[in-house]
Amino acid sequence: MSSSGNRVTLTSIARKLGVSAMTVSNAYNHPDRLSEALRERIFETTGRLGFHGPDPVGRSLRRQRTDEVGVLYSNPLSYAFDDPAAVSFLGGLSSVTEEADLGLLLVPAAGGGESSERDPRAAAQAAVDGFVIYSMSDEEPLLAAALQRRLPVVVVDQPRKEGVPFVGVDDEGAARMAAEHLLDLGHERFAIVSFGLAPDGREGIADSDRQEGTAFHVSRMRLRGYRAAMEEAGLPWSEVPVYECQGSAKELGYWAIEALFRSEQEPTAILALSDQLALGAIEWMTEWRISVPQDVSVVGFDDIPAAASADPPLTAIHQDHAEKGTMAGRMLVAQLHDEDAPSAEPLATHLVVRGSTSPNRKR
Amino acid sequence: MSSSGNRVTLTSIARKLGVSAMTVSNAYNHPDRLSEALRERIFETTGRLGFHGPDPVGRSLRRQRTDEVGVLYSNPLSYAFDDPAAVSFLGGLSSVTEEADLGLLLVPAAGGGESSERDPRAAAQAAVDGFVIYSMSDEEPLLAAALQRRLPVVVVDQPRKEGVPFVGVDDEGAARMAAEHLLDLGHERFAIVSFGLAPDGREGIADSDRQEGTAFHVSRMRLRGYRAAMEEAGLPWSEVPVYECQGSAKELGYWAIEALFRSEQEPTAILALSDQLALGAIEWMTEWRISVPQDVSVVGFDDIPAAASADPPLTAIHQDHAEKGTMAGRMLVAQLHDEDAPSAEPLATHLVVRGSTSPNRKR
DNA sequence: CACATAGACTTTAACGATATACTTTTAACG
DNA sequence: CGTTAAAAGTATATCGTTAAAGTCTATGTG
Repeated sequence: MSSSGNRVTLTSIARKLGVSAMTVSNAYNHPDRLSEALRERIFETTGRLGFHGPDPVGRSLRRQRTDEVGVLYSNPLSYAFDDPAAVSFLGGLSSVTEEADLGLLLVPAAGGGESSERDPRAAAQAAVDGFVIYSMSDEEPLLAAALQRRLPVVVVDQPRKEGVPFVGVDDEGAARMAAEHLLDLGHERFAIVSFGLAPDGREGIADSDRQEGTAFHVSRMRLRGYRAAMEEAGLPWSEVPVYECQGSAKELGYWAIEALFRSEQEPTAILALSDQLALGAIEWMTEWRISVPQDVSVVGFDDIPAAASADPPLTAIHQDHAEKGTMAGRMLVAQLHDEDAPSAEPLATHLVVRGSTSPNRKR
Repeated sequence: MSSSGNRVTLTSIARKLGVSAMTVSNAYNHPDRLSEALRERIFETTGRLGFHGPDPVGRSLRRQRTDEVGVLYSNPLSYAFDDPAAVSFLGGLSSVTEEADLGLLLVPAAGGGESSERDPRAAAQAAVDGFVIYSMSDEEPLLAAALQRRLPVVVVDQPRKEGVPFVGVDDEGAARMAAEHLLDLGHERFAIVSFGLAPDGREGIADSDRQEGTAFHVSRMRLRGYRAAMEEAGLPWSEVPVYECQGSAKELGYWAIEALFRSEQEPTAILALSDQLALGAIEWMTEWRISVPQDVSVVGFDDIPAAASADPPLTAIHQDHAEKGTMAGRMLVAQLHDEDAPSAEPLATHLVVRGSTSPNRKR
């Protein structure tokens, strides 16, 4: 029925109408460069032939930009949607990119299997104008691959690299606040629930070499913050068990606290590196009739939406993940537009005291 | 310092080495087509010159595929991250696309302002191999634009279009179950909390013309399901207020229920088109000392994670949003690979009875 | 030795679009 | 009437890659 089996392109439209391809292109991109009459004639034809605008790929090649930004995540992509902090972050980021008419490409880096090694080629294959790198290990090859492309980049949370625009908080100071809150309440026996410190999948108590040796800047800083507060209060850090989980999911906190209660002297105060871990911990204790906060106080980190509505409501360090996203988005967009980037101050955090902490009764 | 100001490309590498561009390309894509020695020599040079693999855009143009799939959403993109159902859906979808090594492009369709009109050009500009269309109005121009590109497509939830692969549930049947549950408990005075039925921003009681005239298939079907159950029980549908909110956020349910209680005869049972609306409704009633479920029973729709942990836990129609995502992903990937698509049966739903419903005491 | 075969490259020709510079026509002005 | 300028198009030259088909050696076979 229809003409040839060929694809409909700008050029084929142009030929059919006896005008130059450039004119058809202008009909879409520079309406003022051709007469209204011809423009309508062109659209009449494109409509009839089922041409729906210049091919985005051809355009990107010629224009040398794609109007897309890539998001790189240290875990399988789908995990991001299980992590409330990441979801808030992406929400903030997407509001800015959408405003700027940029697509947001979630870069797949499956690396084939379940394992934690992300395929660095993913960063090379992504057709984007810039990257937002969300919370990666200092040594992640995927990160190196992304940086090598010399595209505009913003790193969020970690790692901190000299000269690379960064958005994040003062993790050390925030952690310190959390610990000081518990110290002020008179607590003396602590336990820490941390996420993974290395991609080796190890779980359990992490000694201080492992704590300091971790390639995750955020974890390192938070642990340092806890430690500083305790040492200042005269408590020996070496006696504080740091239980390392493989990830940040709620169940991991659940199992971590079980392990801690089984093997260590029971703590009266727990510092978790994320709210999810804290909530999992509380869940386990609730099941075992250990009362929070009467018997044990718990402080989380993040202040995700579920923290406020938990039972008991979780005391936590608050950070604004959505704002982190908008900030990262603005910094990236500014680079893409060659504008001055917004300032790169650490974002504010504060402690939100709720029902999961109370004075130590066991002293 | 470095050679010329030119960009480093396959061709420039090839020239520098005195081989053909094709050979350099093969070094990346078909290692078996050149000698190991030359391949290493090439990588040595690319490393030195900072070439990080073939340009994705050039490759996409030549290969006629991008290895990206686009997600189209009826609202501003960033709203998706506030909607737990959408988040679960995207999680499921991304797990499949990542597995298939496809990027997930969140297509921006801001259309300039806050208004609900999405810019149809967004669908034309997206460099993708296929689209997942998530819950759109029957008449959305953005949808039409996407379909016109004749790319593989899967529609999720709505609209149902002849010949377009579809993933969704039996909304009418599910809604009917929800209503029947309340009828079985002896309830006779109902109110419905619905999301928007038209993009005109109207809020308040929607008459049955408006209910049937809505361009949102899902809403239409759910309302029909409620109606069918009531009429079967001999209750006149015309007396059931259907309160329409502009969206699905929790606060909207909060205000809707306030309006309903202020202006209508007080219901003993509330059917909400989403859990979020239901939870907002409960929040308002709790504040006003109206006890759920003693005074008023509430049934939600979706069974989002927060439903189970709400106070009281929400009785709701359960649908598996993550599975919807994986199903949509699989159907799209199958099309892209020219395989047979998995079956397109409606996904299962069921009623989860929790604490927000109880027998009617006011009769 | 003639002849097939495999291995290692190269040549050619698109893929679809658009920036830039150029030509032609028409209108306008002093 | 001659000059200028705007309006409406066109021609050319890439943007960076890769499929497909071709060339040229070496090696082995009957």
